[in-house]
Amino acid sequence: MPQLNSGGGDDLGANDEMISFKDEGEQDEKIQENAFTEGDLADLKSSLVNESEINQNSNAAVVRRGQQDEQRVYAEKHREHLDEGPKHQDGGMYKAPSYSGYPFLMLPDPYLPNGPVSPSANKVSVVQQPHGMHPLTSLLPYSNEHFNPSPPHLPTDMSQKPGVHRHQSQDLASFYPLPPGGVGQIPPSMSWFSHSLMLGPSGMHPTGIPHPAIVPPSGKQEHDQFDRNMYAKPHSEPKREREPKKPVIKKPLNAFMLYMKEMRAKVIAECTLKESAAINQILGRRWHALTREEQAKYYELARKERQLHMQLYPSWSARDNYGKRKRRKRDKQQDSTTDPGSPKKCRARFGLSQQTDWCGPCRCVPLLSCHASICPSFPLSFICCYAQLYMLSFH
DNA sequence: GAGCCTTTGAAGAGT
DNA sequence: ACTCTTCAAAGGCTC
Repeated sequence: MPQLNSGGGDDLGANDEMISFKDEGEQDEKIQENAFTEGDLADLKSSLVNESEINQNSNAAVVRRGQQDEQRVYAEKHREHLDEGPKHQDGGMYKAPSYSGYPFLMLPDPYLPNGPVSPSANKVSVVQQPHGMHPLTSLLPYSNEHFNPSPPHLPTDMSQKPGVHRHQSQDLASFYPLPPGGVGQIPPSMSWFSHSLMLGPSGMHPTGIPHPAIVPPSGKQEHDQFDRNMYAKPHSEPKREREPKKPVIKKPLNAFMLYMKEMRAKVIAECTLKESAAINQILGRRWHALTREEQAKYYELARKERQLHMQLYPSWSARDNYGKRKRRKRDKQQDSTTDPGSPKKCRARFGLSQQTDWCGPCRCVPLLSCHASICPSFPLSFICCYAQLYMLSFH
């Protein structure tokens, strides 16, 4: 965890965020990751695509081997770049995130020493209004269209559209007045952050805009419908008169989720990938490639999210959403013959200390003894559960 | 149409 | 105290 200034005794920051920065090996990995160029991204993309093709016709073991291969390619790329020296382009991908699509970060941030995190922090861009959404919806921080920074070359980027301007903080305050008694005491330091999230008692903001963390019970599609209904033509009224279901309050996003939300569009644009699983793999690696300072911004943002969430829904618990999904996966995982196990299980299985550090790719191999994706002794690394699986499958 | 995949992190539950 | 499980987002894909 980046040594965040927990400032003023705020104990909401999670201590285990430290894990991300615990070992020097990871720092090395960061350095390597920073050398990950756009060309490599293409390679990774290619390997990921191949992997997904493999997935269609293969069992889990083959898939895992594919992953190992992909990781090996990735590691080799790292080496190549280390040899080539610090060219590092990637179109500035690893520069500090611009947050250009995250409205409340466009405001001066009292928590961050650098103030507005984006050079264009006060250049308020304009947003596309998909699905006939109300323009005010663009001010909601959770709206993807606004969170995700559309790369300038993308035709969907409406930020160049002349004549329309997003309101800044003061205006936000007027758009999202604090409902009397609806929210607990929000510290002044959070007020800049909170305007767009203020809600009425029904989970709806007084403006009629739903809080992004609140969705109708049945999920995404219905959420879309929810949005559409919000600004639908009058003839759709009868359908809306159905008895309103209790809205679901979603979990606040963690640091990585916030990072993903911001960077997803960028990765999609660069890679022409659409599959979220592959994109998330890339984003996971980029996340590790971020510097402490870069990650700290997201940890801080997530901390504020949690804090605000707690203020808004003091009685909410993560448990409230347990069991909302049916877990086919859970049944699968009960098959221990194919489950390589979590790193924690591996530690226990091999009698390793809890302080043992693990490589990113397979999450099973102690960094000091073997790096599964690059270790020349692989697949002789019996300590790696995935390697074990590999051995069991092919030997 | 529900669930899976895939990632990291937070938090509740279980041991 | 420690480990395990679930859920947050995303969209193509599978069943």
